[in-house]
Amino acid sequence: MAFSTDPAGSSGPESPARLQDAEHEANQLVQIRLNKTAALRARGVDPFGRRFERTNTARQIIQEYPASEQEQVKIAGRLMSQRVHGKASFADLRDSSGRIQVYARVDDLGTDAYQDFVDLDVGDIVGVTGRVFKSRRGEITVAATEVLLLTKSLRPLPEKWHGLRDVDLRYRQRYLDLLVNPEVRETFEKRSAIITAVRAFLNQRGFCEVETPVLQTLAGGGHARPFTTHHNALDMDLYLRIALELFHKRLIIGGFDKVYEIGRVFRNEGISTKHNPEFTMLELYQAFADYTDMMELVESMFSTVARQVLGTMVLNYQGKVIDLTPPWARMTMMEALDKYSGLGWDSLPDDDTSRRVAGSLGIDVSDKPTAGMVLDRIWSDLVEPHLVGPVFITDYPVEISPLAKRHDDNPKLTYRFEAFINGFEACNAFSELNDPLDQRQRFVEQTREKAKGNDEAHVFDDDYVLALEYGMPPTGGLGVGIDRLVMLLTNTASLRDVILFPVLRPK
RNA sequence: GGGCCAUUAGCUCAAUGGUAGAGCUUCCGACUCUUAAUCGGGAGGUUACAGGUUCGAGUCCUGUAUGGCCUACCA
Repeated sequence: MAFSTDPAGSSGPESPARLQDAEHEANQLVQIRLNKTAALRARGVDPFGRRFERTNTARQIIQEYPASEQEQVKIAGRLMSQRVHGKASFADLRDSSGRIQVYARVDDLGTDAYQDFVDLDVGDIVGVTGRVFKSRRGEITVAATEVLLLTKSLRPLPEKWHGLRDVDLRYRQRYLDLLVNPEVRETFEKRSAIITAVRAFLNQRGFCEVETPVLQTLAGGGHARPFTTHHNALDMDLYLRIALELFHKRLIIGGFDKVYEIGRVFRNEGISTKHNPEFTMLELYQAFADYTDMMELVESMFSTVARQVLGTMVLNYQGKVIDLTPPWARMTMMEALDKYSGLGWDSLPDDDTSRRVAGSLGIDVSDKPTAGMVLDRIWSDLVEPHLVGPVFITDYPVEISPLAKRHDDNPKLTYRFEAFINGFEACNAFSELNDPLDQRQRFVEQTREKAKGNDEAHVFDDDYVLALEYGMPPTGGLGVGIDRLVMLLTNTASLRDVILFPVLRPK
């Protein structure tokens, strides 16, 4: 094997002595590789090489066969396994496109280069020059004429056919998870494709992608506890955003017709298979539209993205078949409540009555002081589990929708909907409240809620009301949890399967 | 926050309260078409951590750490 020469000689920054510190010293497997690395340096070979110009990826070569037969190729990737047969060897090379077999013979490489090839370790990153052929067993293979070590790997990879199972290690060392569990890579490639498809869909509809502040003096636009941080120069506390909403509507006031943002939001709450403290939210706002336009947009966007990424609008999610083909079913919140719990709007007129009614249904509401919170509990216990196929639930009560426009026919309700898929909320949308007087009053009510013990009630945002006073056109707005959309489209049960580096306690 | 479970070699996993084992990896040797290559021979352990019970603890008890599942929270 021809190695690139090391211009720095053997006095590189990571001399064996330095790497032997700490727990390196204890591990025999690492020590052997450190010794090999030192031996390479002693021969003037750089174990951490330079750029390598590839002509093909593994997948290209295999897809183009038999046209690629006998073709000279240069490929690069990580050595994933080695089968040494005396004076001839096979190895598997993995690059981002897939896996391809490499064949090395002493006759082709010469004695020294062949020995260097045999001395490689699983995990090493190499560049291979060779000729494409099909082995006797029928596998498309590159017969190496030159092998260049590009990066020496000092640690053994996880076991080759069980992969990495320990979930703790999978999240803490996601790079290993990605290397040895191919389906994990596929999930994250799909995530990227989904987000690309969402952007393309919105751009095509004339939406303008915007960026709004992550650091905010008030964490508004949602019901959640924020993370707090501090700005030193201004000597003031700032909050990480919990939603995108209020800044987007300021943009609509400023004359934008259609805006969207796909951004990280932060909520200082529990961690579970459906919750991560930071997650990705899509929000969009469209002037001169209302929530019915948002319904059409959601149906169209979800089904289009599914068709583009998966090739079908019919999903199989955790054993359930879910058909995203528009139009989706529609039901008011009261219709759904009546259908699945037998309760009507009149059953929950005030805080005390609501708590009594819930108690009689056997639902624990000891920590639910208000009628709105009781309704939510009944809703998630009795109704949500039934909402499997995509369904728009409309007309939410005004108390729990402080930024949504009031219903013309019933001032207790709003022009709001959530889409439910497989029992959980896939999006939240409404005709935006653009009456600054009503908005001010809603904030006042939220402040009262807060006083009653709901520490996730909205904060009063005077500056936002000021903006509304200049006039916001009638507007439809929508929020979508991107991570949950990805879960749905990749058939994964845990949010941690769609977030590359989920929050973990330090070990 | 509560309950249950898990933690043993680099990785995947075994081990009635009685000498800590296997496969993969790794090392040495053989082998010029293998693909979980094969064959022979080695090395590799503070059984997560700290205590306790016991003649004797990977195993039983207590606590701690990390993770998983359920539950709660997240309207």
